[in-house]
Amino acid sequence: MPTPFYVTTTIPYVNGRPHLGHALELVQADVLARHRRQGGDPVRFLSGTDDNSLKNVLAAQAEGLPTQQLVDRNAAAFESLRKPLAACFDDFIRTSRDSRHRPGVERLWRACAAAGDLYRRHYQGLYCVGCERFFTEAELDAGRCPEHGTRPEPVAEQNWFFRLSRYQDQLYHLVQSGRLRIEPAVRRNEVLGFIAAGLEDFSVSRSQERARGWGIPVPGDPDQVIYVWWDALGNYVTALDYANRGADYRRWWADGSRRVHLLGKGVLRFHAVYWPAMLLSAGEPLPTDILVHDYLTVDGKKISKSAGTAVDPVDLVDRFGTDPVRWWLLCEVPRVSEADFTVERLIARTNRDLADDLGNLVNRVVSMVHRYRAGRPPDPAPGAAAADAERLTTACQLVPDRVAAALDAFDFRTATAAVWTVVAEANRYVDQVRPWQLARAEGDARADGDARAGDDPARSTGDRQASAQLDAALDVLLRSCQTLAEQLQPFLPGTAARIAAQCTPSAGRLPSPRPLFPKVPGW
RNA sequence: GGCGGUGUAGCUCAGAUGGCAGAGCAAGCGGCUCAUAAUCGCUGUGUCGCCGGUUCGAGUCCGGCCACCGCUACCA
Repeated sequence: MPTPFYVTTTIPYVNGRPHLGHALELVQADVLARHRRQGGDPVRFLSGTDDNSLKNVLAAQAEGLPTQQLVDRNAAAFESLRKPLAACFDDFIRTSRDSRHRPGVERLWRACAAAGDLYRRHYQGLYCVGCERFFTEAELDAGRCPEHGTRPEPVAEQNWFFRLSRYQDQLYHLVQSGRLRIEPAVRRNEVLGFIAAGLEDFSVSRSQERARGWGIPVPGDPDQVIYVWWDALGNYVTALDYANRGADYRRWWADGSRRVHLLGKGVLRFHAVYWPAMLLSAGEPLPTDILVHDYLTVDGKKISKSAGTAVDPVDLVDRFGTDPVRWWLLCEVPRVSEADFTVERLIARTNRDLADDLGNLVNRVVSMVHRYRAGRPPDPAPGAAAADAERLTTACQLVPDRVAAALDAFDFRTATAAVWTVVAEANRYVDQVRPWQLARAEGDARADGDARAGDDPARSTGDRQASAQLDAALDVLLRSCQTLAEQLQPFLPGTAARIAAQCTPSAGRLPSPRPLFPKVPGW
């Protein structure tokens, strides 16, 4: 039975250009989307940008640009990741530009207000203008901002607060019971710990002044701007026309069966606590799955634009190709704990896996079909099992389930490794059956047979046997490559298509073998 | 400080319910020649962070210690 599958990435704030970390999340979501789609489920994949963040305003100021202009420029860079990463998102929402967004956020606000969960409260704290944030006494260094060394000024204002405390027990049980699933378990435990420590109401608006006039005004209170997190989290439903509770909203959210959010560990609390509470308040269904990834480091250092350690994914793709970058992100990033990216590792991974193992496998199989069968895929007699092919055929049979199980556990590494069992078994199988020897036996016998016109029944029996064995072996190998094309589709869509093309005869013959991946020269 | 996690072969990491230490990569040796100098096989004397305990038996359970990391309320 098809289950509507809705998957989202977070919407990054666009104060700069996208880096490899953004690519990771996009690619992970993309794999889940493609996998579900391949399984026949209806899929909706959403990405987007958070335009309303104060950081964007500050970045624009720093560049001397109008905020909207900077936001437009940077958001375009994020949206254009689609092609280089082969990310198949169906929709891309921009919180400052999308006409569906603001009315949806307002509706969400009003729904929570109607539930009695929004109230005004006087708030005061020590605010650092440089950081654009409040500090507690404990966080300060001798009363000074640790970042700027300045004394934060006391700011007092009337803000809107959300009654988060009211949902503490409900949230705890939802997470504990798994009805709100959080993967991996470490993150789930963190959330439980956080909730159990006690939830306090949090501020969901700020003054126009502090927001620099950027963002969505509070309905009915134009002096206040909706807290950017409220605004940003709303994107997951506003993009579905929650404003009108339209058809998309009903299909993918209200009546959908899987609502999956991907996010980095840094924003877990907002997604696993605030967001579900907002939805509970508004009387809407919660997400079903919250899948949390860790961060990447580059050359052993945190990704940081200011430190110049941000890697531009588009650059990487230009140099090495879409699928090598995807492959690295998928099979070298563990579920828990950070992964360190280096160009050397990308190259090593590409050469070893994609060129040597996979590319060469397809190449040698297609080449053999050409060399021994003039490019015509053999059509072995039914029931003529290929000798010693059991391990390979078993591997082929098991992959789909293994991939599905791994992806369900949000474990891309195990999923890619599962696919690779076929590659390994196929390469092993070639060496085991030695098609070149079968071809020689066949050729010798045939030559003899031609000369003697079948005088020797024993030789012609050998001929037929070698011939049938070769047919069967090539057939098994070709089918294995086709299995690979199918199973790799969610991970390496471009490569999968090229493998399929290499293994699909036209006018009865396979196309000439062409290497899938050039080997990247090391340095 | 509190809660949680990690520490296993040169590197990256697997190792439900305790039962003779594993995989991949790298390295060395050997084989094959269909293939992108690719591929296949063989080769690991590792204090399983340290110290103690439970057990016939512990990487696996318990206690303590060390190191690193995550979370600890508005850092989009």
